[in-house]
Amino acid sequence: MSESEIGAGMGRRERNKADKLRRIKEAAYRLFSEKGYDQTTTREISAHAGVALGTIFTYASDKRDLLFLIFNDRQDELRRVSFAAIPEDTSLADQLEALFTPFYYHFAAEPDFTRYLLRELTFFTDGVQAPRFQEGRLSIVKRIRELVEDAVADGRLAPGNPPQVVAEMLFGLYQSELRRWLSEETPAVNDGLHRLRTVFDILIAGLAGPKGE
Amino acid sequence: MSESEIGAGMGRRERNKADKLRRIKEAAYRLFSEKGYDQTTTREISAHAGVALGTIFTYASDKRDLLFLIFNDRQDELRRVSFAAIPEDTSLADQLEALFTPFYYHFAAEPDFTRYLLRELTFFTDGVQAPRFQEGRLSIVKRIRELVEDAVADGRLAPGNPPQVVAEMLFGLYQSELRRWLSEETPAVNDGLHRLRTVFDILIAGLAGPKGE
DNA sequence: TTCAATAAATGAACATGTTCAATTGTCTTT
DNA sequence: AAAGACAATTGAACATGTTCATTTATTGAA
Repeated sequence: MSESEIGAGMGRRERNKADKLRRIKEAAYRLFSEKGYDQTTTREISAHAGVALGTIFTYASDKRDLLFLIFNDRQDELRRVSFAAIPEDTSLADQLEALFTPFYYHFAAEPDFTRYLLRELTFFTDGVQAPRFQEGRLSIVKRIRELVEDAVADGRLAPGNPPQVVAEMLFGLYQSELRRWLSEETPAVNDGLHRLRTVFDILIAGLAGPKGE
Repeated sequence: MSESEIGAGMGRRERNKADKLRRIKEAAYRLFSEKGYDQTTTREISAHAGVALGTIFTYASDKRDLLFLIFNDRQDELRRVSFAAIPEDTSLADQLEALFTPFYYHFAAEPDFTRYLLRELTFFTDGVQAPRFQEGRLSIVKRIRELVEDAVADGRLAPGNPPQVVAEMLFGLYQSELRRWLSEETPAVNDGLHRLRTVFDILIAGLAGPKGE
């Protein structure tokens, strides 16, 4: 009996758990994508996953938590790719655009799922999986702050503005743009990125325009 | 029988409806504020309002819609006050701060209710009351755009940036700040407004700093 | 291997949002 | 005033998320 399918050093109990979790995530993702979050019942998910209804709630604290469960799997890889895509020795706007590009591609591939994800997590969240999700958000803001600090350090940006606040502004604008973009029926990556770039350029240049002229 | 309590020219049918609606809104607001949105059941609301369970759903399309029903009542007045508070002949930042100040005071007075409101409406919304809510949002963005256009017209802002995009950026930053502010347990108006002002000042001045120096 | 201890899974029962066929109330017409 | 038409109200029935006492499976010790 091939014991190495999922994890080699696992006992039967752990292997069963890992397998059930995988089936639950697959079923939930497929149903959420096909029918929508609201239209999918936990009973359907349990049936497709081949587990009892109650079993769902030993892996997710509630239905909403299933969204995090699914997304958290991809989040690390997505962030790794995103961070790796940031070029050096270029403008902050270029760097930010590169940073967010993988996210736009990822979200454009599954707009429905992303809309449900954003809707359910936008404000206060609790649940087992939510903390990991928040970590992801924090680590993106942190990376942006580093980019801002670097840009200030070598003179591409003016000093004086608190880097943390600036990073949160940039992330806030990204979120706001993302929502607007996802309001379209089939969001096009290029449109979204172009508008995001515009917004970043405006923030960097400022509304007031050059003072010295 | 004092027929003039609510509306003079109303028949019995309309008066009954108006009275029931008022009772439902009062009960829902009180319970949402005291126990929280999730902890309040529609049965409780119907009991406190003195109507049957089903009657709730002839006035609101669903539970979420009750939030709009309550807020829409105040929205018009709040917006009127807010728009009236905008000073002329001053900086855009001053104007924006004045515009948003009434909102911060209003939200600070009922942070719990506001959190539920924001959570439930942040993304896609449907329901009977939702359109009126969206109108409110649009009219604020429109007013901001006018302020931006005025500022560009008399040289306080540089020309060239699309006013609609700029207005949406300012509103997006406001929303993002509002959420951050409401994440605190008891949000203080002054803290929130001060940080909002900082963010607006940074956008106006730009990250890059004066070009001419 | 057998058995006790522990973890995991189960699904009936419950809680609560929502629907809708039946009932009640109001208005208009004669 | 009576009757018919229409509007509003009602709450039992339903749908679905969630809980938890019970059952089943796995593990480690004897």
